[in-house]
Amino acid sequence: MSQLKSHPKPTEAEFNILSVIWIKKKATVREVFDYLAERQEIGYTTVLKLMQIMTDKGLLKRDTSVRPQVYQSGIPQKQTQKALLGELVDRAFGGSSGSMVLQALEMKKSTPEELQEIREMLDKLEEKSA
Amino acid sequence: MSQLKSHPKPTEAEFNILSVIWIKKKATVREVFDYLAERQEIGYTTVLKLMQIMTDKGLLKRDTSVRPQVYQSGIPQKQTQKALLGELVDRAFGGSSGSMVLQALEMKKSTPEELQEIREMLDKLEEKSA
DNA sequence: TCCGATTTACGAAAGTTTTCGTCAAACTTG
DNA sequence: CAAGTTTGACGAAAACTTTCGTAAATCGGA
Repeated sequence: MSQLKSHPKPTEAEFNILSVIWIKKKATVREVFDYLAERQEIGYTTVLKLMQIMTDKGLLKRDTSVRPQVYQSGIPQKQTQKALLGELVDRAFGGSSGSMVLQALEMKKSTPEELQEIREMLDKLEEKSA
Repeated sequence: MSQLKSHPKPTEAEFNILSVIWIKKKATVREVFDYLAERQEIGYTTVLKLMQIMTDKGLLKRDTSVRPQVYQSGIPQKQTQKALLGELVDRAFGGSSGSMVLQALEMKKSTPEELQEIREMLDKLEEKSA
């Protein structure tokens, strides 16, 4: 039933569900369905089935002691972010995270607080290489 | 034969090939195959078939006037970078490009030149919001 | 406790992606 | 130009992802 080995990469549809779970922290199938159904054509049992599969794979965890069952992420968001980001940098940006960052910055606006944080991160990085 | 509409998102395997093409600018099937075969199990005809499919989709362009045929990218790398990055930000980082940038910076080292560029980009961004 | 509504399990169909065998075409070398 | 090698086209099998119908289990209210 439940798979223990290190988690496989989520597929497209699985990733959609995962992102909802990350936003909501915990959710029932219906909650995930309602969220997704607003932006795409999808059936309730489809979401359910996907979430069951994901539970088997370890991508989600589920509390069966309550009705309806409540799901949450089975993998740390940070770890997934790292993996996916690393992959994207390697394949779409030829391994240059700097050029990716530039692209990201000019693409979407960040909050002033985030910009400040980024500055601090830059300081730290330049210290090290100095 | 060749599809004209705006290009579909490349699949996993297609993306692998595209990333080789981006690195090499131009390549024959054999060159792409040699590159990929070093890091994954894959057959020559598999690569060939994928590249033919990608050509149909418009993801690659091919020069049939020479032997062996030479392929190059059919889509601007920048446009693809944007699309994939935007998607990743939305789904894995809840839309916060700032937090993604932070993650990227602490993950892989950038060159001092890139760090400087990033600083300049930050300056420009803060000017605007000031 | 019974009924209707919601949730869950199961299994399989439909759709896509990926892989590969086979053969034909083009090229190379002697 | 003939034999052998590399490349390209084609079709279909295999693997995987996504969707959904159906029926069983659970819940909540009359």
